[in-house]
Amino acid sequence: MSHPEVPAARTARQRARDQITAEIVAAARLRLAEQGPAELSLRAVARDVGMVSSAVYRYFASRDELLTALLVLAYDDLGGAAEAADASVRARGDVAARWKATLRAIRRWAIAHPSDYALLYGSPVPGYAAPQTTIEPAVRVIVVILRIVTEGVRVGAIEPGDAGHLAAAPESAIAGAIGFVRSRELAGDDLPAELIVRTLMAWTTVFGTISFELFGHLVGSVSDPDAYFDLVIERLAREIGFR
Amino acid sequence: MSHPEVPAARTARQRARDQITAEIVAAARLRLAEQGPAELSLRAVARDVGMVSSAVYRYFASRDELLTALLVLAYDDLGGAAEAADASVRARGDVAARWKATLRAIRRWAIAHPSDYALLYGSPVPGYAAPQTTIEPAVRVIVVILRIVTEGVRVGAIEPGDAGHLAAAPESAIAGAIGFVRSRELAGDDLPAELIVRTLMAWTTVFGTISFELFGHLVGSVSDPDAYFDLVIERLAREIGFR
DNA sequence: TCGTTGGGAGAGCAGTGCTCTCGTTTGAAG
DNA sequence: CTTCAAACGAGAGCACTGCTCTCCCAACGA
Repeated sequence: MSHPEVPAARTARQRARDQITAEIVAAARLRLAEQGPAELSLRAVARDVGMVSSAVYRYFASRDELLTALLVLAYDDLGGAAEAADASVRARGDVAARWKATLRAIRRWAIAHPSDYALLYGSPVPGYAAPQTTIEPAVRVIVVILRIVTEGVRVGAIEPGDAGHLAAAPESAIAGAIGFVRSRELAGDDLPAELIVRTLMAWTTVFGTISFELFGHLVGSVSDPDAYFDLVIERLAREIGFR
Repeated sequence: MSHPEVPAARTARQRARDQITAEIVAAARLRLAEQGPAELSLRAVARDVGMVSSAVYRYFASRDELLTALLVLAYDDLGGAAEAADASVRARGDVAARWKATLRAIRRWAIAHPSDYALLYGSPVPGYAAPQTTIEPAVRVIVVILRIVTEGVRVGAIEPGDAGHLAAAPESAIAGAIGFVRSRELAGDDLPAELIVRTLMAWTTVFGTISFELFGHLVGSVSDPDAYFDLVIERLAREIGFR
């Protein structure tokens, strides 16, 4: 009966370590919510969890590593919010509604978590390169958007060919600018290059609009940010080819 | 003959003060070029100009005030670059060429001065509100863009009405989202609201594209950033109505 | 039971923004 | 020309930061 029995999973020490790691991350997340990424102090979060600063270094090799953990968490949170918004209206079968709901959810998340948004999409800390492990959660949100467009084409909600006066560029011209490997991998083979470009541009515009709003570059020019954002995503939908 | 004589302008002390102020700003600018705004250390720039840190406080009340000075300088630099690019092709009378040259110059400036760009358009420092004196140099670049569009309408290079399938939205809908006072003030009365929105969106997309490129969010998706940027501004021109 | 390992605590280093005091220099008014 | 206040540079000091190193104890495996 001395079977070690895997069920207890990892050893007690390991479990304690995981729990304390989670505590530190949670405390850091709290601090990040009311300060900026640059102001996040490892010593302060150490105090919050009742440890001395040097003890935290048993769990995170540096402040940047702690920031990376928060980065992944934030990407996942945003990706989850986008996916949830998409899923909530998917049943209605209205692809345009999915487009609007998802983009609105992204903006809502950004407004609700400005520090996290700045961490993800603001100026990067010089000398800090996000490790490979962050790119997978990072692409979740754009994948949601690409999937909606792909679905739109599939069910005929998007007319890729005649989206207005914008003649579809020849594949060769686009191939010169877009990295097909990655794009295909994310978007799937059934999305024409033309639509990949349009979606990428639309996502860029959405990001720019949210950033301008959050970083205060629209004050004075835009009186009603909600209405303006709706106006923007409506136009983006038309430019992509939503009918 | 004891006329104080204004020509010597300010007193010697004042002139020395101005010169030292300029020295400090120049040193800070140098440091900012190879570090980020968050890393800019007032003590370090004090050492660079051969002063002790407390002496710098005679010239700038805080580190943020020094950053504000750099902010204004950077805005002016960018605005000047945009105006110069516009002026360099204005003689040709080709409004579309002015559009492309100006936006390309903006991107070139951003790539050449990434830290300045991050200072202007990256995540703002929490708790730091840019004072009123910064908004005037800040609008220079968008004014250049708006002026090109206005010119385009005037000479008939832009067809505002039928810019593709995008039916011009009713003024009322746009008026709900855009702050007309400021927009009119910047754009002039002769630019229809529809075009103001399109230009604002285009500028947002340009900003988003440059930010994505500079902040590393396009790696993997875009293989040739130069070609991609050209592709983007070409499409934006068409969406605005350039023929 | 013994020896290894993990992890907490503390001191310490080098750096930061910012304040205060203390002389000295400067410039203008009497 | 003298006087006196304002301007200014230097230094010490405070509270804070990220990070390292050492010490020491508790938990764990053999």
